[in-house]
Amino acid sequence: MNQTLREFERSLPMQLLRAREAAMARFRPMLREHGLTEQQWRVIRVLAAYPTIDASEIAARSLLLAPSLSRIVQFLETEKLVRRESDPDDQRRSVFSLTAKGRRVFDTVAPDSEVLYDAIAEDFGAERLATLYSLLAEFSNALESSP
Amino acid sequence: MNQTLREFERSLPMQLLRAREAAMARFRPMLREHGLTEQQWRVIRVLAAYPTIDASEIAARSLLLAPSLSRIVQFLETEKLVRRESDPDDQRRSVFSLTAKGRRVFDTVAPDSEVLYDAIAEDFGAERLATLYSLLAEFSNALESSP
DNA sequence: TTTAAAAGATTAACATGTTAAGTATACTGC
DNA sequence: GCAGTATACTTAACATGTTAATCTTTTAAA
Repeated sequence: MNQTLREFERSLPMQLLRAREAAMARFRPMLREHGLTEQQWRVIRVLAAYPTIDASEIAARSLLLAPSLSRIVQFLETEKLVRRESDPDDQRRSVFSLTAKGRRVFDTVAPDSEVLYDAIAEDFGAERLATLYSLLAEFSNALESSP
Repeated sequence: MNQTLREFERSLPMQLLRAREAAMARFRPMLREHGLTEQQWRVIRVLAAYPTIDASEIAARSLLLAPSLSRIVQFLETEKLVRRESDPDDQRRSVFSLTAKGRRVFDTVAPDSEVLYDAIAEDFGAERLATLYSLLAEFSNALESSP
């Protein structure tokens, strides 16, 4: 193994990917049992936090690009988990909200999610987890503010 | 905004995603100018570090699942950046290597990649970057060792 | 040594990621 | 009040992510 690869495997984007994969590997099987993808669950979590919210806001908060979000909300509408209404003040926008069924899904999945998150905190240490979280936030802020 | 969402936006998987996106947003335009996707470039970087390497090793080192890797190497073969040979000791395996053209692509793109990586180190601080890198590695190790 | 199980890779099917293009509505300046 | 531009999606096209199924080759076991 030469220096080139050592550099590569030490690259931060690769470590970020590896860390995220290590975490998500625990969540995906649980979500799958509930019939949800990771991204669908991200959208549901955002919707659960707002009475109504428009597509741009959902996209920003769930870290999804507009085209992906567009497909996902269409799917969630067909599953009757999400309701779409047009914004009377701006005909370009739709505003979305969870249906009662969508709320029940959230209430069902959220506790399972909490359990897994707590297990991660235990395996890695709650304090180090908080440190890592802070460093990541600072990293994102630093890079986003100097494009 | 209620407590639910605050919890969500503070979740580590979301911060990992945000951080990775902040980093990759700088690399993707450069790679696109070279006609490469992020994943194709990951494969080329791994191949550049080995005279020959089999598919499982490439997948593990580039953090790609086997089906994705399978498609990517097929594409790289049609572009004549990668050469495939069968492993005489195990007919199930193929071993791969960069062609001269593939090596030239690597030699062309690698310096551009270095420049962007150095800029990130400057924007965030080389020391904090090293700290973040170490924490991420420990995090991944902790989670991967206790499934 | 024949057969069952395991391993390596590929294919299939569908969801998402990414960029570009398209559509409708809103805004802005003149 | 109207042409021009910007905004908020949506669609299109292709690459990748994810799980399951398949196919071939090896390995293990009887």
